Amino acid sequence: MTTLKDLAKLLNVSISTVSKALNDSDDIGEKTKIRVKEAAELYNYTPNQMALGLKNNQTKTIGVIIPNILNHFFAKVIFGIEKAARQHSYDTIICISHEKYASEVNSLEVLTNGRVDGFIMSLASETLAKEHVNHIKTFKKADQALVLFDRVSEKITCDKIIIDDEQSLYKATQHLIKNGRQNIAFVSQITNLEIGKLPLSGYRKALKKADLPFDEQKVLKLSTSENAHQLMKGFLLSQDIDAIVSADNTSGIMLINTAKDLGFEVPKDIAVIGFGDEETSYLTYPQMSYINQNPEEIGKTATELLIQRIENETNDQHNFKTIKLSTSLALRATS
Amino acid sequence: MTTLKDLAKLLNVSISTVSKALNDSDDIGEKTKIRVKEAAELYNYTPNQMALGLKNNQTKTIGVIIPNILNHFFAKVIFGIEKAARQHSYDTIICISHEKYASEVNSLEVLTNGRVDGFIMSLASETLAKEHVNHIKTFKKADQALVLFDRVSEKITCDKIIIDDEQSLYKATQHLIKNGRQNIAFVSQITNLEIGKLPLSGYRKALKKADLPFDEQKVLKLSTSENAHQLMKGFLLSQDIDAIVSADNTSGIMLINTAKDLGFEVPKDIAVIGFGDEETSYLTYPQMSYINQNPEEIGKTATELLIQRIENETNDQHNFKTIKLSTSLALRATS
DNA sequence: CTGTTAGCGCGTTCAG
DNA sequence: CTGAACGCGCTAACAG
Repeated sequence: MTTLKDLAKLLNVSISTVSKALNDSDDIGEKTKIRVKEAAELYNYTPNQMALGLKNNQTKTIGVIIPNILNHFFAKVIFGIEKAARQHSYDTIICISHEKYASEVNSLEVLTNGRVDGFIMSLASETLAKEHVNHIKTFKKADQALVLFDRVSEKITCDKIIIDDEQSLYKATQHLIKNGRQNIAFVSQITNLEIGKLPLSGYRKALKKADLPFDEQKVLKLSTSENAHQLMKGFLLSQDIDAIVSADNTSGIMLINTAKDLGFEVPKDIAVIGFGDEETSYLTYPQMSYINQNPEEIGKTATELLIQRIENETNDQHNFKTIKLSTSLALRATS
Repeated sequence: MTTLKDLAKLLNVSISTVSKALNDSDDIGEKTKIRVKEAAELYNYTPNQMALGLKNNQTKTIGVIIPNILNHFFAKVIFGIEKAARQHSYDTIICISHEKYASEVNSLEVLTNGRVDGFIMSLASETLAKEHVNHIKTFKKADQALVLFDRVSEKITCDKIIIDDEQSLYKATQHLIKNGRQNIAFVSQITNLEIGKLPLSGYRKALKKADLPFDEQKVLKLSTSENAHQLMKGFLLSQDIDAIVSADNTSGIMLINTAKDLGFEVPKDIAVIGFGDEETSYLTYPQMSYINQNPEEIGKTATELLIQRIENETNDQHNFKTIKLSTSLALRATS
């Protein structure tokens, strides 16, 4: 690794001359600048980020910790974060907790204290389930900037971006009702109980609003993909269902496929609205209607909130915002 | 941010005493250690990673740059990398190039020189297409450890992990032939020409081996999901096809769905083998047979190669390895 | 126009 | 047992 010192020795000038030359300081003569820059080029000099960070006490970098990279939603949030960060000349570094508490703590330690100026994170399901949030609290006490999104905890005081999951399912269910569906089922593949509450509530509220009965039998909760197809088949056959809202990324797709295999026509016999984005909606035929959580906007909002917090240094506890973003319903061919 | 200095002032001892106490040096008395540790706990002291890295000239961190986070394959490679890295007490930091050359260069700069000890990367398709590899070369000249996987370039001299895509499709095609299929189609959604060559070659070789004719009409190349369903329908109806091998992550799924919608039975009328993993194979019904690229093993192999390179410092150019990993065929219900 | 010095936070000598 | 001094690579204030 080439350092300023190396170049200085090489050119028989002082370290600061090299530094200034590379930074185009007025102090340095044109010829010297050129000489230095050529040497830097030749020896592939790049400033050491560690030293820069240490010096400036800032890194212009945002750390992101997400629980699961296989989930399209998080992947797209990251896309939004990177885009917004770049616009403010921040870089982005990502760590993954794999839904594990220990991993989350580790990632936090890896990035804390020097490597990034602030964090955007979504909590691991294990963290949420066990309500282990001390690592975050400690971290907050150290005056680090933090924005939580989606998987948030009430126990943590900070800026938060949340998604209006209740309204999402309310709107989706309502849409199906307006189209004349009377027997709407709710399907969800949810590992964490807490996370699943709001969507179900939205579904129930929509039914209630339309004076339709809520039937426990029409709610299917799946824990794994393993035997999901079989459970779905049994579910579809045993019930009198003309529409389904699905509250996760995959079950909508699986439902459409199993329903069609059983001879149902989609959407004629059974309408389906799932979760996802344009890309995943192409995985079914006909193309699936979906609730779009607008992940890119979530990323963008979180990033801008964080950068504001970083640069204003106004860590007044009373000023923390919680922004609730709404979703949109993308109607395709299955509803 | 609490520093050693802060604690030292607070406790009226010297900085080095605090440092030693926290590191359990024999130099320090038991009572002092306790006093220091309590204060550190109280003030949420954590060592500054920047300063540590600067001091030790190592970070025990691996940088990963991948082109596309939406791709399950890359997501799983990361999983393999993190697991292997952790076993060697390395941390992992990820950057995403979004298939863009400029982004890749930037990510490289973000992580280079201080933030990580070495890199694992897969090139962006733009980088590959334009054959812009100077950024990597410069980077290599600075004696940085680097392992490329999957999307590699011949123009770069370093350790590489590649996947035997040719053999994958050879084996898949051969399997279909053994099961009595005579009219096997090849479908692929490929953006980059270079990347798509080997799978097609494997398919052709398997046909040749079995004395089956290669028919250009039975090869479908898709560029976008947009009108893919329609193209697939036309393709399936106009040809006399009894099996399909698909060389990307999504087209296998889409094919099964459109084929079934057209009234074909899968696998009776048309057998399908796609790319993917157990999880994505559940997205179709019946569950899709797939070629598993063993992404976790790729991650593991890359990581171990990199760590070896980092710790041995043996950067002799002649010693660079290229490891070709084979894939496995996971037979489910569609073939 | 160029060089010297100090300090960012840390751990490690080496003196005391 | 404790502390002062040094250096990692860098920039900025200050001399010359």
